Amino acid sequence: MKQETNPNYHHFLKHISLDCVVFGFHENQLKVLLLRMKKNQEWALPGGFVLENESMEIAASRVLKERTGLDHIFLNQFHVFSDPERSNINPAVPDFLEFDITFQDADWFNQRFISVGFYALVEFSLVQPQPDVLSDICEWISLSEISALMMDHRQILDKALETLRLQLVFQPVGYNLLPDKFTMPELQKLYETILGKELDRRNFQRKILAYNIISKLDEVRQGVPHKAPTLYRFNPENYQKALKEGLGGKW
Amino acid sequence: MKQETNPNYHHFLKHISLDCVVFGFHENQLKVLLLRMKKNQEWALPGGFVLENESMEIAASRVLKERTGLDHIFLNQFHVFSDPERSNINPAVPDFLEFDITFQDADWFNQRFISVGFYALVEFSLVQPQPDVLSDICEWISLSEISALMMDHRQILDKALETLRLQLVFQPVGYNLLPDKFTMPELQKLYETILGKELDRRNFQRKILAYNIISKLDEVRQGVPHKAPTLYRFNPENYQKALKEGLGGKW
DNA sequence: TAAGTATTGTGTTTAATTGACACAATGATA
DNA sequence: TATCATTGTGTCAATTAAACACAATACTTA
Repeated sequence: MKQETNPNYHHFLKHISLDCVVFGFHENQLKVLLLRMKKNQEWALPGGFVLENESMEIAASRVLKERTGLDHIFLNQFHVFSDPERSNINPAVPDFLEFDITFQDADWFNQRFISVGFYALVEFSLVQPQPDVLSDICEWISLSEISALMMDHRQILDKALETLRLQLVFQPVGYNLLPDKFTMPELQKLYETILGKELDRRNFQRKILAYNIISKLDEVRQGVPHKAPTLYRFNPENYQKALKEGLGGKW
Repeated sequence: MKQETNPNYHHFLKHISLDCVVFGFHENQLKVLLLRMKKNQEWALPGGFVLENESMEIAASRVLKERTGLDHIFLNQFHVFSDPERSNINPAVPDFLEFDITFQDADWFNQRFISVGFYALVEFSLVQPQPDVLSDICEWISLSEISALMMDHRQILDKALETLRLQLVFQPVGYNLLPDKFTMPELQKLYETILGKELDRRNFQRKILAYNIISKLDEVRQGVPHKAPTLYRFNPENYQKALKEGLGGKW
């Protein structure tokens, strides 16, 4: 039965969708969770719709729970994408009938959607990528290896990255992207990757330590070439405080 | 005929609305454009709905054109308000039948709306406030004099102000809020009002001038008590450049 | 097993920015 | 003509950021 594999779209609010840019960090690379669509092999951001009694935030959490298996993901809305032509930006018009989608579902997908963009920061290793009904693959792709995306999803991704860069200036980042214990070079690489530029190792360390959001541990990373770097851990109280109050914003 | 005074709501996208926080600056006070609803005398932000072939931004411009008479207003979306209970936050349930709204229109207003918040910065003296069909008054209210607002509009206003404060740190503000020519104390007062704190006159001047976004004129303000202050004007090229590239954001 | 090497840990020195403050110049008012 | 609030133009000290140097560590390899 189709009804068991596909959602009942008439429970969702019309015209409204959401798309998520899920960032992870692995092997010194910033990665994004993408789906490959069955229809035309195009890559797309994970997205979804809003139930009648859900907020956008709850809807986004639900979608991400389905795609990653994770609860309580760090999530921020960053922009609304509402160009009436946004679904026509990349030419391929989906022919949903080729797959297990009913005629009525095709009507649902052919309406105009105003999409709220969310970005999420997650710990790479905790995610178990799951495709949705429209996709055959769900996996992490390195930022540098992403080429074309479905519809306006490339714009959505670029805007998410831009937002993340601005956030970095006055909010701490990393608690949600790194494992519990991490080294200073790893944290620095994360910052460099998000900002897209190199930072001075010694000045970086001084600045990060001054924020008081991480604590040095009595442990070093084992089994690495050359000198073993010390492990650090985020200080949850100070991190949360910094999230709320910001980091040095002037004026 | 009702059809001539009221919009045809079935041309709008369901479930989607927008609300605008219009900021103006007058007599050294930050002001917000508000409407008083006919129904219950509650004050509300100017808002509206989205036509089938409009982007959110175009819809917001259209709404603001109707409320202010102005085109090309500086507009930024800042947040989506989607709590399913947002229309029930202030108790008063509107009884639209008392006014010139048809039964069908009441259905329209009773649906759940997800609202995109925009803030606008406009030059106070250019605005000609116009009420809409649901309101009897449209006027500027000083930020300090605003008490309760309809539904979740107070939250929307607070979030807009918070966003504006953050913007101020890495983007210039003022071009859209001040008249063509202005004095340094006027610009400073604007910054102080937005930030909600006092700034040192001399340090403020040094910092603003360093941004190279304003030019000193060979003119002073006439007819003021005490020493006449020099007039300045924004430098459009450098201002636009600063808007795009940001002001000192560190890292 | 000892020298080589890449990487980490911990600085210093210099320049730029910010914060706190002082005083003369102006021009209406008394 | 003296007064006074306000503007214009600084200075100085403290803080912050940028550039740079060198020793310590631990794996590599000869």
